Amino acid sequence: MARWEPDARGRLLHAAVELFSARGYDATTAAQIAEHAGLTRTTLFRHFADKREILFQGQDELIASATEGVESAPADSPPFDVLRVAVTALCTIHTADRRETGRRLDTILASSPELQERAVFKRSAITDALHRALSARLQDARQAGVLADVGVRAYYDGFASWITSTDDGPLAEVVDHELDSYRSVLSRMTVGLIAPRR
Amino acid sequence: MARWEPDARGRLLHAAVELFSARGYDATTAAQIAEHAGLTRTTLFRHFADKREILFQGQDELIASATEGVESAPADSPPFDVLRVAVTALCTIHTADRRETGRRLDTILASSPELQERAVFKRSAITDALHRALSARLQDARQAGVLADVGVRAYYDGFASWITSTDDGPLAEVVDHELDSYRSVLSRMTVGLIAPRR
DNA sequence: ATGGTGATGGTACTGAGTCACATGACCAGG
DNA sequence: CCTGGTCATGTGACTCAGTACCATCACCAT
Repeated sequence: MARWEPDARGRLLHAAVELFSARGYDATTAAQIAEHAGLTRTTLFRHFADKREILFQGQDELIASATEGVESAPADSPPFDVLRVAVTALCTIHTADRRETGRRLDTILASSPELQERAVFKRSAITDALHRALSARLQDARQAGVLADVGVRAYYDGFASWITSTDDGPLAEVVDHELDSYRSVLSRMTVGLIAPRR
Repeated sequence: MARWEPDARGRLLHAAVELFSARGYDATTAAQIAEHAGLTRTTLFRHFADKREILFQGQDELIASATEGVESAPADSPPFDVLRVAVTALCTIHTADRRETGRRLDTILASSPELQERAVFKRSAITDALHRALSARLQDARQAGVLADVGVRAYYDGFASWITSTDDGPLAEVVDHELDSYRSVLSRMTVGLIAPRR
């Protein structure tokens, strides 16, 4: 199978998490990460476009998953259910062990503006993918936009509370409840909380 | 008044836009921008934290403006009207001449992923500020989140169509119509497009 | 004039990211 | 065996972003 030590990307991720946690993101050089993973600087940049990207590997799958989720929803599903299928699809990407990883990653991300910027960019990419897919399906760009925003917000809120909480249900369950909450917010919007136009 | 040539920041912005348009973002070095503005590299980085930030100067005012907008809305305003006040406040930041600048800026931003990342980060910062302010006022974090997303979406959609279109009404007007559209999307959400829970 | 203040210039440094080329591991076929 | 091909990795040199420290120079108040 593998010629040298296998899973270079995984080793680099592990090394990066270790070092970022210990010394901080800025104080850790690419060379140190590579060495800690038994590689060289050059090889690191052959695997990742930049230093931040080490922590965000696999995010592309989320984007693809969002699009596929929308397309896989039953033909007669009402818009919000299409969204639910897509967001649930996002949740299946993370296996159980990603939970502890998520916790450590979250701490690191919170420590560096540079990493937060990349995180926001990834979130935006997911939102855009969801927006495009929903827009194609619903033929209403604005409704698709609102749904995409709500879906991604439910996912991220759910993820945050999932890695925070102690009891360990699956991520999909937490996110599903989050979606219900947002669904009820949308319902209440028209029954009093929005006044008629001026 | 000014001791040397005035408005270093403005000159740097102008130089950056010129050079980015001509040679592209990546192919333009900080030294070239500085020289083109009659300054040195050192001074450039004294004014801006990094090369991208040159193009985003003044965005902080948008964030502040969003917060103030929410706080300045009449006490009895329903949620969506509070949002409208805040988003309208955003629009007053841009004077008329920002329109042509906006066009040129938009072209440049579209050409570089690095710049898009920063742009998304700024958008996110505005959304977060709006979210916090609305959340404090409405005492409902989720509703505040949905409104913040919708408001920012309306603002950015409106801005995009404002710089694209040929007839020149004020930005605030375009964005206001955009808000109306999103408001009607929200209304329709509960009258058929969302099916009862499973 | 004279000294203080604040914006600027000069220079040297670290580290990210790129590139061209060399090496070494493994696999196929002779 | 051993030989050639392929692919991940290593080496070294380079550019440029961003930082730090110190020098300089314009203006202003006294």
